[in-house]
Amino acid sequence: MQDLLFDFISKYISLTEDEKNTLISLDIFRSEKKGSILLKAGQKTKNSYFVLKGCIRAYYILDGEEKTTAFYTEMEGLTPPCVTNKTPSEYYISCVEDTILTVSNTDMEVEVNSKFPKFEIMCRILSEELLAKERINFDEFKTSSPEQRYLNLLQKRPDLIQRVPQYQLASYLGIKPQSLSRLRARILEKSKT
Amino acid sequence: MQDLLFDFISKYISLTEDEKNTLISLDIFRSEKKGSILLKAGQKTKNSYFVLKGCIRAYYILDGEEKTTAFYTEMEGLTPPCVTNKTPSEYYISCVEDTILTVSNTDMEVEVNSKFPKFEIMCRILSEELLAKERINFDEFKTSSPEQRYLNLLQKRPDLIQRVPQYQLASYLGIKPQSLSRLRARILEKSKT
DNA sequence: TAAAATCGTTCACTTAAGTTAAGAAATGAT
DNA sequence: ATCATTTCTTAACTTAAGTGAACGATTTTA
Repeated sequence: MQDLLFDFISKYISLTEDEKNTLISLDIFRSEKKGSILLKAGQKTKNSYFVLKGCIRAYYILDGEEKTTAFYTEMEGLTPPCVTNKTPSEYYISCVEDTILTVSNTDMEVEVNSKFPKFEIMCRILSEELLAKERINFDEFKTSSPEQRYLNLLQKRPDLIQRVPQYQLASYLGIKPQSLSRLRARILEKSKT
Repeated sequence: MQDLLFDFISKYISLTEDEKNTLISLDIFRSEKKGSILLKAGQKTKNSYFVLKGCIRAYYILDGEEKTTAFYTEMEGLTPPCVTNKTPSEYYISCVEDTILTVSNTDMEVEVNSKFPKFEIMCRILSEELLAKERINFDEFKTSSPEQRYLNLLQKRPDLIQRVPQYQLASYLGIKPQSLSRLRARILEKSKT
């Protein structure tokens, strides 16, 4: 399991055995059951999450309704805005499936960064990459209709449509579950003719 | 004008006179006329932009239609995804107003980062902050209707509504110009009664 | 295993955004 | 100052999403 993390890191920097051991000694690996909640709205946390196996989601509860805004699957990581902003979290994070992940906190990262400056570089590159991706995603979302967004998702993350409940997908696409049902029926109808 | 940049940087790290002079010697300050295009779709670039005065926008041309997805005003910076991904740009960047900005490129940044490691740290913090902001923005966009988005914009960036043409705002809100007009009329109507 | 809760789909109806077109208002150019 | 272009608004019509409700199907839990 740890190797999954090291393989990921090796795309950015190379680690000595010594450095690997330092990471392992931090005891960041966790195993979580489907449905377990990692973070609640209103809570403060310094934790970042990195999914090794499984799927977690971020969701708001607005007017009593769950609004899912993001999914993180294998080799995807998340530092909630509340960590960066030092504010209480606006949203919940929970496990869509049984999930194995790393949970690290800001203090650890500060420590590791000062011990191994190349970590700092990896973090910079990673967040630049994530920012670029996030912007492209946002742009695609803005410039397309719900139907196009769904078809786009079908292309880009077909696994999500299988492993995630429809009502969570719906808000991820910015619509209601009923609209997603209808939209899917519409697409099916089109593809018949 | 340079002081605007240094004031901004001073929020993250403190610079010696020596370091400031190194930055100035890079000759990154530019003055651009309203309407001038900084980047075209299809072009490759290593340039990042930081607005000191004025406003620039990013827009796609899809099916012959302009789709504006972002505005950057005073003290906001942009590294286009094409720089991070080393791919041709998907979008255009142009000046909404006469604009004074800095234009830096990846090579400069690499050089400065290796000369002054604290720059690396600033870049990491900056992109983490921007990523957190971008995610919150995206979440708000997903979880609200066009009307709510407009009202939200009115709260958060009232200046934009003044300084930017409606048709650009419309696609920024994910709708057509006609819909924005109608939506504004609807809001005005409501506030009367 | 039975009852309860959750989830997905369908339907009828309402509301709002997309589309097409026309004209007024503002802006820019000669 | 006038003409041309661009931008904004309005309107009628079409299309799609929101809403509320009902009904199986699936999953959970007692």
